[in-house]
Amino acid sequence: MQLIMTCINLRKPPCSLKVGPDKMVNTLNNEPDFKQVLRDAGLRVTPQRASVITILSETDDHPNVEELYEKVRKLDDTISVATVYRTLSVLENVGLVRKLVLNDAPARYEMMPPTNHDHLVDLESGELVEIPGTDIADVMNRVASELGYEIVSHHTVIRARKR
Amino acid sequence: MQLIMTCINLRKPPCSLKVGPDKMVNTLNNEPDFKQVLRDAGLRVTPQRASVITILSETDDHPNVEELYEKVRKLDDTISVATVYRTLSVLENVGLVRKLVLNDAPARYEMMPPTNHDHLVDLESGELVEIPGTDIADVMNRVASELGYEIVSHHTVIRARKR
DNA sequence: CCTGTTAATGCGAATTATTCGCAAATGTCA
DNA sequence: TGACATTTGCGAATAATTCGCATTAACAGG
Repeated sequence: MQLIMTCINLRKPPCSLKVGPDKMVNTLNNEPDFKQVLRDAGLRVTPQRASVITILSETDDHPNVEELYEKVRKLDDTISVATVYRTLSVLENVGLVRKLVLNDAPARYEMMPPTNHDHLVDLESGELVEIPGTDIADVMNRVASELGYEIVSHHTVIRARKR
Repeated sequence: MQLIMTCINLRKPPCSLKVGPDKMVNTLNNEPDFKQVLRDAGLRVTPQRASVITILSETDDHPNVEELYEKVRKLDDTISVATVYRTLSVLENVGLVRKLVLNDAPARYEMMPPTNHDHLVDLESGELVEIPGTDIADVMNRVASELGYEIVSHHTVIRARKR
């Protein structure tokens, strides 16, 4: 009975990001969009919210608030951490951003992608892998629908190891 | 800044947990099993670990640590909160327990069920609904397998509203 | 049944991600 | 432009979880 022990730095993984072939994040297209989404929700378009969205749209990985804050400060050096938190919360509630809660680590964030995808943590390397395709989301939609529900969002993290 | 390293025991979770026919989990059937699982992982069987498993097996909701701690104290009034945390962490790593992280609330725990299920939060009532069936898990297994991975555990919370 | 080794516990303090309270600033709409 | 509700910045507060360390106890091997 051998015991495989692996140490994973859960606090600040380098988090190289593997993405499926169909990767398309378009910042420029996003901008007019997000303003409309905010306004439709009765919320204001502030430079702080725009900065967070800009940075998050440019980023390929899933930054936590600390990382995001550092980057956003280069656009707006007066923004506060509390505002980054509040902004992310607002953006999550209007469906522009997804919050990822990994185990025992600060939450990570990503722009809500046009094509849904889910996440897998490689337990050996700590790597965060994006699962391409909509198969998982499709089944969730079907199953939720059978229970009489309509999915607003979902949070999925699979912990797995290479076979 | 301090670096927090966490070690995860990557043992494969037990294939079969012997549990009663329905959702009511039978502690007595569980006990020999969990002892073996712990020993196989090179861990000790302590009364504290047994108590936590007993209480968690008797419960059919998803208690958080505070609730669990109160109940466990009735079996063992000297157990400490820290031990409950440590125990749950150990049991999770060994595949006996699943940790559920809902939005902005303390984590909740459940025994790893023999038939996998996932969770849905009813956004209107706040109710936590168990999704029966293995459809979601089946797809995840297939998709992970296509990426060359074997799932150790997964965490899924769907946020939805009644249709 | 002992005994040594070492993992596990209990306690309370420490950590730290996140939120809060409030005064000041600012987006929005008429 | 002016009114006013929302949002921000700041620093303090909160609260879930972990940590340090002395003490206890599980269990393997006599």
